[in-house]
Amino acid sequence: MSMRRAERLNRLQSTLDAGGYLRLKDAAHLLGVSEMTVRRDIASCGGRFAYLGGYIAGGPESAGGMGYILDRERDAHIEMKRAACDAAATLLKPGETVFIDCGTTTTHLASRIPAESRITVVCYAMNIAEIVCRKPGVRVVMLGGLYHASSASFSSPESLEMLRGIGINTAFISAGGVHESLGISCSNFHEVEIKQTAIANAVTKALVVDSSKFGQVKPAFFAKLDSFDFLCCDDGLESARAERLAAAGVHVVPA
Amino acid sequence: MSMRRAERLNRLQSTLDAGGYLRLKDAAHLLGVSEMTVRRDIASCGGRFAYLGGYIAGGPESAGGMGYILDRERDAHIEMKRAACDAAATLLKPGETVFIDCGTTTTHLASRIPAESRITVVCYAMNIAEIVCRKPGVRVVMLGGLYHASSASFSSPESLEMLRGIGINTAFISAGGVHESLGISCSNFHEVEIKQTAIANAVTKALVVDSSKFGQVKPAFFAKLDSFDFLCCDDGLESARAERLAAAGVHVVPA
DNA sequence: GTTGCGATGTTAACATCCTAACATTTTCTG
DNA sequence: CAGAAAATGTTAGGATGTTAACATCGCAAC
Repeated sequence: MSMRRAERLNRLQSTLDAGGYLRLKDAAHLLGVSEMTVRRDIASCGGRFAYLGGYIAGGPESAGGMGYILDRERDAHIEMKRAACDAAATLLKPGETVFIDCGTTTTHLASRIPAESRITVVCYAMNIAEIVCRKPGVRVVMLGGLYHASSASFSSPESLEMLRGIGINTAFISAGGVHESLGISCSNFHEVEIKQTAIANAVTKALVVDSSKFGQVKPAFFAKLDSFDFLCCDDGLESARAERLAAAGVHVVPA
Repeated sequence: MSMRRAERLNRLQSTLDAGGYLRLKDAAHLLGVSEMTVRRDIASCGGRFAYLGGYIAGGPESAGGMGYILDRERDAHIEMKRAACDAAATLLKPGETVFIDCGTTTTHLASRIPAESRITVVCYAMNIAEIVCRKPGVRVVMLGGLYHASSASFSSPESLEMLRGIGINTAFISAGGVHESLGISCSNFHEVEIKQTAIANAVTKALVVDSSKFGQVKPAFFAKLDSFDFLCCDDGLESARAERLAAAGVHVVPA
């Protein structure tokens, strides 16, 4: 690839990274070349840019770099996740402070938060922050630290310290596996302390998972089922299981 | 607007918030309606979605919610900012740890970081994090806290504490105003402590500003010019000014 | 029921985009 | 400087997206 092409691609990238989209002809004008050359540039580095009908957008790996995982999972259980978050959204109340866990499920809950609800959101994942930071009437507290691409989340001792100082009305916790006797688990060990602290600091604790997670086990256990007040789930939950949950004091929120 | 339309828009939004784009026909299939209805849905809530040639993308207000400011500024000094960051990028070295300040200038520097450079980036702004978190070979440390939409950045006492524990090879600091006698200033008071701590913890201190910032003053002063080792700027700097800077011990990096 | 209205689907004309082939310019090399 | 190769520009035709007008459906009020 020639120097000029590489330079053009760099300029394109830094323009697009700043956010938004670019008309093909605007890009051509910006770079001082013809539209055809821009097309060829983009084609030459396949995947670095998303090319949609006359527009150029940033790479397809948006949402904090876990694009691949996200795409795979999207096709899988997206409708169930959305249903689970529909249930969870009924627990949102204006003016309250909520903790939103990381993962691909809770993004649906984040987008359900009304823009003008004066809700305070505490989070520690890029994909959640990207959604809630755009809402003008939502106050956001981000727990920072070292980035973990596997879940697009951050962790650090100082963040835990910060979280301990925050009063939470409702903690919305996600999980990779829910096992009735073994407990609730996730894939990443660094999430354990954060989830546990959020649960400890919250008045109301809500588990947000789709029904495919039941019976599953992931490497990092972080809580038992009876730690939660509510289970927000799609309607795929077996009735026998729902009854055992109710007996354990976990209220199943209808989707 | 009907209930069904509102519901469709919600489903669209939560699908798109998760990241990426949607083909119009995929969206139509997902929602179980015709393409034309999807078009009408999107048109009915103008601005909530970006509609580009056959694809649907999330709202135009990307980049941490400061879309408006960003767009205004983009037209203004984007080429100068890019040039300033070209200069700054020459100071990047593989394996090192860098601090990247918030603002619309430093995004260009962030996108210049090679994906496989094994660089560690310390940042505290959404628009910077969105860029660097996508690069697999870049380690990211995010300083969290309360979100400030004006600069898409976070601040908190705990983050300052975290920053104090991080050794920085090069701190890339941006500014809203650079005045030779009064000093260097920015628009947001919460940034002051972070910038000062980053400067204090860095071996090399680089000021990254375009030449339009010279002579300007913003409400929050945070440093003097001679605190910096390098000035990364576009080539619009008057030679008399450059000479005075050199005399003060600030090396002007050629763009 | 049926009448009316809004929502949705369908079609066709139109505009735009995309691709490939070829023409031109630039760059590199001997 | 000549020649070749790469890069870029131009054009044209097919593919795709867009819009407007009209047809149909579903629901609610009378």
